[in-house]
Amino acid sequence: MNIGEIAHRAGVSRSTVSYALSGKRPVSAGTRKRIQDVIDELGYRPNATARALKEGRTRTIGLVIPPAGSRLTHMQLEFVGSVVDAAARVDLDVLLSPSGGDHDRSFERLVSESRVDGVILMEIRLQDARVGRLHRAGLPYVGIGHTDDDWQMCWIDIDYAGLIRHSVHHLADLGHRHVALVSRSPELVTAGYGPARRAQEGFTAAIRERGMEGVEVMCGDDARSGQECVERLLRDRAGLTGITTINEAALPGIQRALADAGLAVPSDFSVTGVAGRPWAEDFRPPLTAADVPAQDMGEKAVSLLIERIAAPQTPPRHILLSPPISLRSSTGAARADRSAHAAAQV
Amino acid sequence: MNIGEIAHRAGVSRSTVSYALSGKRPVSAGTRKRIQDVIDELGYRPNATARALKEGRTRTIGLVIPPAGSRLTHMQLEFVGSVVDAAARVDLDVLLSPSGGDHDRSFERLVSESRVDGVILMEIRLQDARVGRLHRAGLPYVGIGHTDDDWQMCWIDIDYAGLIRHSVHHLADLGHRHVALVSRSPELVTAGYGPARRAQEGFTAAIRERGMEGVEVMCGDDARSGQECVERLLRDRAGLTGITTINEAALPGIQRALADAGLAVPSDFSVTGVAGRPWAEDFRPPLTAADVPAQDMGEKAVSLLIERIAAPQTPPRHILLSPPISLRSSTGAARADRSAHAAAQV
DNA sequence: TTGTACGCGTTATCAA
DNA sequence: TTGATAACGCGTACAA
Repeated sequence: MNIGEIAHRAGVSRSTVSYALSGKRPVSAGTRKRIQDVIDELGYRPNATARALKEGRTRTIGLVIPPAGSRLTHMQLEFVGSVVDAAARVDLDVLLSPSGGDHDRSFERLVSESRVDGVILMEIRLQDARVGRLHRAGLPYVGIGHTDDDWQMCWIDIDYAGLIRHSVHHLADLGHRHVALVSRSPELVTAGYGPARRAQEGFTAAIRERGMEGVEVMCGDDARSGQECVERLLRDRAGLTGITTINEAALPGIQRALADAGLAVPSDFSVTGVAGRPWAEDFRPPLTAADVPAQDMGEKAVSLLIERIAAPQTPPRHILLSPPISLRSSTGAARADRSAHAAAQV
Repeated sequence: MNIGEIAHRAGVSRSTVSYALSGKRPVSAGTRKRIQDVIDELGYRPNATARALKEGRTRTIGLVIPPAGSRLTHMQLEFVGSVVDAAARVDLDVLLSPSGGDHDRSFERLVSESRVDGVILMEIRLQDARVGRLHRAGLPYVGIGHTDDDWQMCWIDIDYAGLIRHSVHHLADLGHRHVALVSRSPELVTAGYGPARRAQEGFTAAIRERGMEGVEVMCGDDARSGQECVERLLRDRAGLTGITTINEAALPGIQRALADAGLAVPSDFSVTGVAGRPWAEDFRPPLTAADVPAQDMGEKAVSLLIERIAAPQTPPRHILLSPPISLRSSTGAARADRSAHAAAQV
């Protein structure tokens, strides 16, 4: 079913059908009705491919996600969902590309075959070849996270440094003197994953500012790793009384390790950090944390990208989100004798 | 950058460039090299849109996911990931459409504008208008789950009825006489969500076969709902000693409710069901459950769809997966005096 | 072995 | 108010 067929049946030319649909030039009421009747009867819809070829745009955006091999965190998934929803709201389709590296075939298709009008790039690393690739291709893009150097690029990120710094200050105010930062997986951290690095910066800054003792550990993005990680921390660090983390997927494990050690939160031990709201609320007791606004980020990323597609030459905008820290119940005054108490439990 | 530009710079005709790329007719070594050099220099890749228009196929498949408003379960997300990965492996792109209903604009675009060569439809309900829509559009599709009248369509599903029936028999063998089925959310169940309905069938069948007492409850797809749901069950059903569930997202809540009630698993209370492996393994103690092979399903769905696209007229195939039940540690002999024991704890 | 010419479905432009 | 025609970029039958 194509526009020629419609034109034929309505007894008009193809251009008239096209104009009746687009309204870009007046069509007499009678003609329009005849055309509309045929269209309704046959259920005609213009072919997206032909239209894309003619218009030079696909009405599709690309979303580059980490390959599924490394399981996505809840927050990332929520982000994907919100991007797809936000795009659907403005009649844009979303093409998914699972690619971490630069030489990924699916990524290459995206950038060099004009399959999409723009790209949202997730999980950007501090040095990220994909950014250069997109830049050279002249394809509009928006990064979730940002590279080290680039003020050239348009991005949206969370102020992990500020939030973690803030959370450590919060612990310090409660009398904690020895705290740990539970970061993301070794793979990500060594790959130069921005949030991990910036969380680190914020952590060391706060530790220095308050003259505290601090330890940073990397931790896989899953409950098991979280558990092992905290077990190790508790064993090695007798004076430790608090944890701040950006690893939401590890939270259930952190919880279990503390419970197994007989430590009550927050009376014996405090936990805080940056996490998606569902994770924070599922913690027991509910986690005092900065709620990652994944929904919001998805929407903002889409509108930023649309802006960029419309005006590729305008100076890039950056959005650094600093969500408020929701004071729930997982932090409390430090307990000097954490280890003694725990030992007594056993 | 188009094929004409390449041809021009290489001093040949456009068709020669095209043939040099496709290999569909011999091109002399010298010419080929000249062409290749230009292509390499300019980084040329054929425009996907033009190619799609000419070839009549887009090399893209559509994946219809539930709208993000209702958060996706872990298993669904794993499925999305595996579909995208499997598709990428055979150089297919995946277009995401978040749509539950029939009149969704994004869904309509997918089926009526020829944006995709085929569709994978997630979370099918027993009566699902989308299936009819796809059928009428003549677009190849594969369902994850199946409708009531399922002969016409191609689908992959998990044998929830059989697995739940099996799990109840397992509990019966351990001496349980009074068990509950924790199903999915009221919304899904009333919408006629297949897995929920079939789990119900399997449950009632087994209950009848073993002359047990059984209760079915619907439960939201999140930890909180799971907790409330089990709290209610424990309060209302003094004799209850076991739960089987298809609601993996509720597992953490089930766990907490049991812990709060002072019930140890499996000595005081047994839990089993169907769940994604990560959920089962994160349960404490690890859950005896049928491991939903989400990865496998994604791959199978993609290859089934490819098959269908290649030969749309062949009789539809159905794949009913019945993953083995992994015996872990969450089920044990029934304890006659569950309520007495729990009371003693308090 | 290479070049010419056409068509895919739509829309802008020009002509009537 | 409408119709005819060209063009988007590619693939391929056909001619040379």
